[in-house]
Amino acid sequence: MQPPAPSPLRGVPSPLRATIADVAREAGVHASTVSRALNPATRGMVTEAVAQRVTEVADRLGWRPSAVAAGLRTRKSRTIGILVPDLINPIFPPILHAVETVLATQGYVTLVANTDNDAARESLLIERMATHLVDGLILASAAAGTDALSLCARFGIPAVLINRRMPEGAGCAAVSAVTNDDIHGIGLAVDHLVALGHRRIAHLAGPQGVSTARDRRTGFLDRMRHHGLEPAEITTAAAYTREAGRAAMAALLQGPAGTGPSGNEPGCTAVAVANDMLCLGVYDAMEAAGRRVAADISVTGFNDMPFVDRIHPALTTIRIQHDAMGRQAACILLAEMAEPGLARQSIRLVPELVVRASTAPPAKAP
Amino acid sequence: MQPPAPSPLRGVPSPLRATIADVAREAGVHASTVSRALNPATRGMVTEAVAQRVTEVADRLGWRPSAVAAGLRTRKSRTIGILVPDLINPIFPPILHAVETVLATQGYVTLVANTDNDAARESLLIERMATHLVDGLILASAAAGTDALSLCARFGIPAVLINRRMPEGAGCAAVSAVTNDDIHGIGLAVDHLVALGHRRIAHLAGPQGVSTARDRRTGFLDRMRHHGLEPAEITTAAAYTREAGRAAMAALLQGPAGTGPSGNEPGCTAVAVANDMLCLGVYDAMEAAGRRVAADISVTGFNDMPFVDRIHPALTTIRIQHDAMGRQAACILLAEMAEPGLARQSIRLVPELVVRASTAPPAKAP
DNA sequence: GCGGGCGCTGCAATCGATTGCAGATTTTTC
DNA sequence: GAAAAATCTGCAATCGATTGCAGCGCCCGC
Repeated sequence: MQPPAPSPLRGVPSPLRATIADVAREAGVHASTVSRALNPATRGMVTEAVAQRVTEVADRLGWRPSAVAAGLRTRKSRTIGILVPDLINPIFPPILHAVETVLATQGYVTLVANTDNDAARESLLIERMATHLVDGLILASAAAGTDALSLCARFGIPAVLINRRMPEGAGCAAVSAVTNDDIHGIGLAVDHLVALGHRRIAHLAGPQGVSTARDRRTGFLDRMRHHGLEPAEITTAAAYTREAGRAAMAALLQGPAGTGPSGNEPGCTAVAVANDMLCLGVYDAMEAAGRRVAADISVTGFNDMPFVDRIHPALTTIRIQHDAMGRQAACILLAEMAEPGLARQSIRLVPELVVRASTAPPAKAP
Repeated sequence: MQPPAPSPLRGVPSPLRATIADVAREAGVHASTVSRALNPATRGMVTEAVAQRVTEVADRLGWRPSAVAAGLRTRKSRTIGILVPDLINPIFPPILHAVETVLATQGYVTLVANTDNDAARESLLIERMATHLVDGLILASAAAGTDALSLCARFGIPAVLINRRMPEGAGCAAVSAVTNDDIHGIGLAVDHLVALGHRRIAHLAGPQGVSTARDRRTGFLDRMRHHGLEPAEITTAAAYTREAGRAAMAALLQGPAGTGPSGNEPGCTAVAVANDMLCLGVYDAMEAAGRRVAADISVTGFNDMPFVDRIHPALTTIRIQHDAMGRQAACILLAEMAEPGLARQSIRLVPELVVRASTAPPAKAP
């Protein structure tokens, strides 16, 4: 006669969850056998009958693996970190969603954090994530002059950049990136404005620390030159935020003294803006100055973020492939984690022009 | 003579990072002493001189704590899980941001995941988070009939609901919640419409599985009754999405046969919508049907999500306290984690009406 | 009938930090 | 000056799972 088997939850107190040792005892095998039976990858190493029994007992006891314990031994946490500069910008959620979806199918969970465009905070977050032994990192936040990549290298964490790339030949370790062809994209906007008849076109650039802003600026200049036009003006917003857009546009509307035909008119009939978020501020500034979008000054955005089709007037912008961007980045990361030696790759997605109501032929000069 | 001290990184290979044992050896003390010296909470237990030396060596060797190893021993991961139904809905990022900010000051990192409004996915995510030993959970996703709370209870994970609450007396374990006063909020919308002169007011309700949708529906009915009015019509959207809003509004515009004055007119001059996201669809449907927002039918939203001030016409809506909501939830969670016996609390934040351009007096009957 | 081989299972070490307990040292107290 | 108390530090166990190695049994072939 044996004493009655311990109750499944063995006295509710501390070990709220059954461990592999509990299962082993109950099933009459060694813990290592339980481990092998319960891990799909090693299940083939034990007899099917044993595996069955172990599985059955594990279920009955409500056993759940401890990712922490396993991670300690294997040095893998099955966790991926994702850093975004600003979750409030609606282009990120769709990208995140795609990343998450791909990673979830492989059993990874994601640690998402906002850097708030703050390099120090970014470093801190990477440190914390390293502490948590993330298996990989997706960086949508890396700006120039950031330690992000060197930290990753130091901790040996594979990383993939998204919607950002490092300056060419910046001497930093090569890293894969998934970006848009921003140069081409802003070119589409310029072409569209020129086709409408605009000649005096300004550019409202983004913060020059990030590659998207630099590329769009460069692309703008290139394409203007291609059309044989001089840029009417270039202002730079301090950040990719609505408020920075408002401030920059307000400055642009006043115009450098004497540039405009009548002296204090803005020197342009259209402005190609570096990003949709900035456009919201542009609209704000124009409203405040009593200028009409499209009728007085045409505006183009960049990103086609959700909801800009419903702002008034609906924004003409450059659509990027949010979803593909997230998916690709996740896939590349998975590949590089599986095979660390893999050659780095840089994918550039092609954007397209979406014409809505914020652009129109220039108003006739009086 | 001693052999040369091992180089700081001791042969680059596997132990990319120094461990506490490395520091101990280098500093000539025991690992437990290192642990105490490096942990702010126990630093007082060792001599200041020793603590200094240990800290110095740890720095030199580039030691980083392993949250995984510590977590295994302490059963705390310093990680908090956050579940949202749909990150694409712009009300969530600000809430998340607030939560993250509060938790970050306490050294927690956040594991964010989308449930996509799918109960099965939600359960899976909670299981995975339990596996990762999250210390607490913030649920912005819990709908009725979900296992979320029982799972949390089973795993012993403290949880706080946000923007959702459980049906009263549903027999489920008590849990703290931070919500809006939705009943009051929708009442503000009704009051506003009535004050403008509307009498035939419809309600476009949200999916009745979630408490916000139920409360707003109830609040609408109550307030209408208060004014002595019959609800013109109530349609229910299948989800809090733009598309569901479009479909529901399209149905409402056709109206039940013969309800409208001319037989197929919508039976209302205004519609109080359960949520801003739905309003985007409402606008879409009205545009498709050739009806003007405000001029033909007034529309009110709920949430004051970012950017609805720029849609056309700018949406009159009910502003909720995104930021306070996130902060409060985080604080409550921290408190309950520190002291599990703490009484559960339910905080109800008060919303306010923001009048913009989507509401106007009813058009005069011809 | 015996050695080789193979398949399965158990043993024990390990991942890195934490912590109760005990021994060693110093300080306090009478 | 001795006993008691306080203060540090080291020892060793522990958290829960993984895994290299060894051993055991069984089957097969010669």
